[in-house]
Amino acid sequence: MKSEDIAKIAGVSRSTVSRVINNYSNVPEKTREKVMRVIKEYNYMPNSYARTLAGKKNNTIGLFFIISGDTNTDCKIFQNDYYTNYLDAIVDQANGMGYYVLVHTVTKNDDYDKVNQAFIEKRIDGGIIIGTQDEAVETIDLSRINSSLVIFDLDAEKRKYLQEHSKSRLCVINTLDEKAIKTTMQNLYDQGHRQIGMIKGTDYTYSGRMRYQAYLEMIQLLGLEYEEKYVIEGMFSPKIAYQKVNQLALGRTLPSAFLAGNDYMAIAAINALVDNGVRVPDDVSIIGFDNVGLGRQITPSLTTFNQPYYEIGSKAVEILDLYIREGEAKQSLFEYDVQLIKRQSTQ
Amino acid sequence: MKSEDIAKIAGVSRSTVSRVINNYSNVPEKTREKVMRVIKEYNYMPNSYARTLAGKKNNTIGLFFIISGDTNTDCKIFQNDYYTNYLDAIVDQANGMGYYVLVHTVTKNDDYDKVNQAFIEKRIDGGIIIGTQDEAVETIDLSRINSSLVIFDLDAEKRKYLQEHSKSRLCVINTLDEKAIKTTMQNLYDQGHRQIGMIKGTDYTYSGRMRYQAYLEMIQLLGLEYEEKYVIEGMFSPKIAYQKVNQLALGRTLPSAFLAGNDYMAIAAINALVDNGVRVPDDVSIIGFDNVGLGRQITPSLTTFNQPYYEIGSKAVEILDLYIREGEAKQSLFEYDVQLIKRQSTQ
DNA sequence: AGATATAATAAACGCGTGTTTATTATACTA
DNA sequence: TAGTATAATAAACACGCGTTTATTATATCT
Repeated sequence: MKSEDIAKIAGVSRSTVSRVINNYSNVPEKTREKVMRVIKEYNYMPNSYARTLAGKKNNTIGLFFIISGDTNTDCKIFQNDYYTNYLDAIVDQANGMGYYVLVHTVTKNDDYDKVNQAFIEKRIDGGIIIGTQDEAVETIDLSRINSSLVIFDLDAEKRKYLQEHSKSRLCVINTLDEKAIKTTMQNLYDQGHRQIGMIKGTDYTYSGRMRYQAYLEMIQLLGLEYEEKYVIEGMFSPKIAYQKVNQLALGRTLPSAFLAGNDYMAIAAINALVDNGVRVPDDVSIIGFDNVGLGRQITPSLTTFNQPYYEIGSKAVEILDLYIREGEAKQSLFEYDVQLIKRQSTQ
Repeated sequence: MKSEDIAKIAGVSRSTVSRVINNYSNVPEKTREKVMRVIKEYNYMPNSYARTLAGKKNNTIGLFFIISGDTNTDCKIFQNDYYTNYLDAIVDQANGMGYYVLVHTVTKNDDYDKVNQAFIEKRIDGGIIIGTQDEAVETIDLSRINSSLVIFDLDAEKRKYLQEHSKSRLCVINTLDEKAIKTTMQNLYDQGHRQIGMIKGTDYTYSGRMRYQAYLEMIQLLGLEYEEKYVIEGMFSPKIAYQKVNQLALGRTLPSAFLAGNDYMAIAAINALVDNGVRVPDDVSIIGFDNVGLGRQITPSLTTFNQPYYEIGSKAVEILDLYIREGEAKQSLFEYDVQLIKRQSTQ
């Protein structure tokens, strides 16, 4: 069933049908009703492909999850609440606004080309990139893409670079982790903590860098001594975090508190400590990041920072929608506060 | 950049470019190389929309998650491991085979039309339906769709109906829950359990019905008495399950074991029991279904049935791929065993 | 070398729709 | 009522590609 059939049945020309569908003004109410009735009766839907080819948007956005090879060897990306929280929010909002959502995972270096491909071959109206890594910015060839893009977690330098070197409408959404970490470390200090360690994420994500940077700065600001052995390269990998914290715990020299780059590493750390007879939080306090569901369920439950997932996710879609419909970027940077959720892993 | 540009640069006609791209035989190696070089140099990709309009497949499959209104009031579908396990497997496999994945959630009754829409408007090559509810089969208008479809969890009657009334190539994948439940109840019986309760899922999903049916049959077969108060209508909702188990626990009359329609209800039941001072598994054993990640982390950890998620998920994509490429259905029903994972919530 | 078979390529059409331009029907003015 | 302005609709072209058919260049045979 195509528009020509509808036209024939309704006794009008194809272009009249098209004008009805696209809500043109110059078609009298009577004709419009007649055509609509036939469309309804035959359940006609315009072919999205012909439509797009003829210059219309295709109401499809791409959702790209970038995953560091370190954190994930078994392709179980969506077992990570960080990603699924955003997935929930974005799919919900996008579907609600009439967008199709094309989900892609980027696990290998080769996969980056899939992002380009989706834009060029699939002509998606816009894209959202989650879990941004530095190499992504270099590998995804934005110069070829003329579209709309929302990128999570990108530092100022890269953001500027992209905005200058890309034809796309570009928006970055960041969380203000730095502020949160600094406040929290001040609190820890006030409570008497003098040896605060950090279980780091990777250096090639803005989140990883920023969270560590904030930690470093605060160590200095508080006049604490930087202890290399208390800075653990967890690489966002719970497995690695467990091993290294376990190793440290065997040596019996531990800080009185650990900040972690994300919750899964924090949970691994708790496990490693408990397995070594260290009490949490009595001996060591642990603070995670991201507020994954598991942190609420374990014992002791995990103190962590919550991101406003739904707010950010739906905002991303709204921005994209604006870019797509209006064609112009109003604001290119949004920042959201994260919120400390106090639970049992800290006193 | 379109194929005409490539043709001009390479000094050939557009149809020659097309033949190179689509691997036609009647083009000499020299010409092919020349054209390929230009394509590579300019990073040309054919417009998928024009391609599809001209009759080609579009390498896109739809992934539809149907969620009962009862289980999920806050649209956090992807916090449920059952869904994300399949999501992981399917996205991984599909991307690996060169398919785009269109993710849709069906939470309201209205949403069913999105499934039709994706097939008709978006011309997706095939679809996978997860979390099938009875009404889905009636609401999704398969008679209008001529495509390829893999449906999870559908009873024989509905399967036959669909296969007879649909032009689509259709495949159903089921798990053999019945067998697993019966074996397990036999084991419980052998261990001395005489009062076995069930926390039911909804009646309008095959999984829900089948699991309950198996329970009923086994109660009879073992010569046990059917106790209505031990059959709890949990509706796949942890919240409801908690409330009802809590209520029952207050009355101090409990079975010695509970089967649950899924893990989240089982976990809720454990919480309700523990909150009432009932010991798990000493006083009451609990067995869940689906092997979600959380069940491994809680105390006591949850005995449950694991589904071969990755195997099933990738199988679904492979079947779809076969349907799409070959156009013919070889086998229309696949069944997979589920496996009991014994943990602490049973003795 | 001329005729014919065949390999290589180009031109033409169709896919279903949006949109621009051309045509026809209606209303209005003088 | 003839003439013009305007509202309503139809015809034509474009979108970028696959494919079928027509054309040209090359090779083979007698």
